[in-house]
Amino acid sequence: MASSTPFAKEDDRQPTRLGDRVYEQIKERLIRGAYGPGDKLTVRGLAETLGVSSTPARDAINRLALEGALVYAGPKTVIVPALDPEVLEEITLMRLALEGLAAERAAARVADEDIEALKETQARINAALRERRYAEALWSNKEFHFSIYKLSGMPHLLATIETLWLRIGASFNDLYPEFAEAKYGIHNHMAALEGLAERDGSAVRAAIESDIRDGYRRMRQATRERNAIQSLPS
Amino acid sequence: MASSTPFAKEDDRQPTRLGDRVYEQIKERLIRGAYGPGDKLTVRGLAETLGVSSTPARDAINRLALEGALVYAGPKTVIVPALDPEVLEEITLMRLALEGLAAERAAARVADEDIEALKETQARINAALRERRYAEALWSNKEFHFSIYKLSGMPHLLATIETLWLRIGASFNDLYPEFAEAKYGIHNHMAALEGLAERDGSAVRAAIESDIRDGYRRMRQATRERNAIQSLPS
DNA sequence: GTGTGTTTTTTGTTGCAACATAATTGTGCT
DNA sequence: AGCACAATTATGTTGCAACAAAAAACACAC
Repeated sequence: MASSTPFAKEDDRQPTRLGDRVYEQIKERLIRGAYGPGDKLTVRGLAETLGVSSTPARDAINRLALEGALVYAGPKTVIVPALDPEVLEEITLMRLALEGLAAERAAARVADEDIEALKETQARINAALRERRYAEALWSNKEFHFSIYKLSGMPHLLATIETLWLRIGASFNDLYPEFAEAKYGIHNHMAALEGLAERDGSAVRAAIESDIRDGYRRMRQATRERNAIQSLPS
Repeated sequence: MASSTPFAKEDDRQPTRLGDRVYEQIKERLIRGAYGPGDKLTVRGLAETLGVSSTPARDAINRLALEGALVYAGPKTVIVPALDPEVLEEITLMRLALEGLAAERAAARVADEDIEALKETQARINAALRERRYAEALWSNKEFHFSIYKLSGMPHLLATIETLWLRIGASFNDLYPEFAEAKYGIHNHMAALEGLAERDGSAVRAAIESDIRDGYRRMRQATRERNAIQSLPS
């Protein structure tokens, strides 16, 4: 599988700090669903697990909390957040605004080889879906989106979008088997590719927005079912 | 003057950490233009200046750098960034998307007393402008904007917008005397107030977007003049 | 059992010294 | 002067112990 941070904006600091490595590792575990909502993370626990001292572990936790990927359940308790419907709606609205912007700007700067690369990424999504390899499908889906956004040439925008994905990523992966069955976003992706080919910014934006909305509906339904099950104990 | 962090989203951590205090202090100095573009900040320097150890100082610097309020000029050199025209354009586009969204949502939730409070804020802006108290005008202007955005009830959105302001805030305040003369955004603010009164989300969004665009033009022109002067040494 | 107060353990934060390395200064040569 | 290169200083990061505070465990009364 690809690097754990393939979409980061230009890195200005050569020597990767230990804290950055810890951050990336936690982030990847979060995205892969290794942690469930409500799990508590401690400085010393991470430090021991990853074989570092408390300082880098603390740095990583604070950074994740600052970005919203982790939340404070108490003054000394950071947990991976549960997917609150209100938060999901808010993040979705922000995604529509920001990813719509990125998509539109991408259309003005895309090159033909970029489109070819995107088609290959889409092919990987299709193959993974066909073979029921949902984790890989999700990964390729992320790659598809961020490859487009990266074309916008707006690093600040890219970084901000990434934090939005991270905020819902943990819960997203936690429940994705429940809705990954429906061929995820293929139609919207094809529409985005067509829009890019025609350098039609509005079309690309519309396709991406549609994709985000579809994902939102599925995720909302999944969380409802999940909550319904939880609220009906035997 | 008001608190240094009047618009933060709900704080979950009771005891303010020392690092947070340092962060707020640097942030305020940045916004007030106490530091000029290119100034270098060091962990030990801040620690001594503020009378804390290196750990909180380091936390604050890393956080500011993560948010883009400070940038790395080298592996061991963080400086307050100069206002790059490309960055200014990117941040402006993000502001249009995000603050437009916040403004539109605000219209659906605004109460009459909120509008009254906003009118008072606007009166403070006008008075400050009339008396050439530009620093206060700028502060009240920020209060006007964020009071509206806060009405959206979207804390994640509010926090993200705040980081955008911070990214251009340092340079903004550094050169604001050059364009604060022009009555800053009064017309747009009045339009926003009218839109809020009529609960017309589109109108409020349009007013805020217009305000952002006007500010962008002024700032772009100011930076150009600044750069022209710099590039013509005697 | 349930709730309340207490004790014990766990935990985040802070300060600080050590280390590696980047930034700066200094030096000599052309 | 200008420039390459070495010496020196300054700086960020890391690990770790101490501390205060919160969380968890426990005891006890009702």
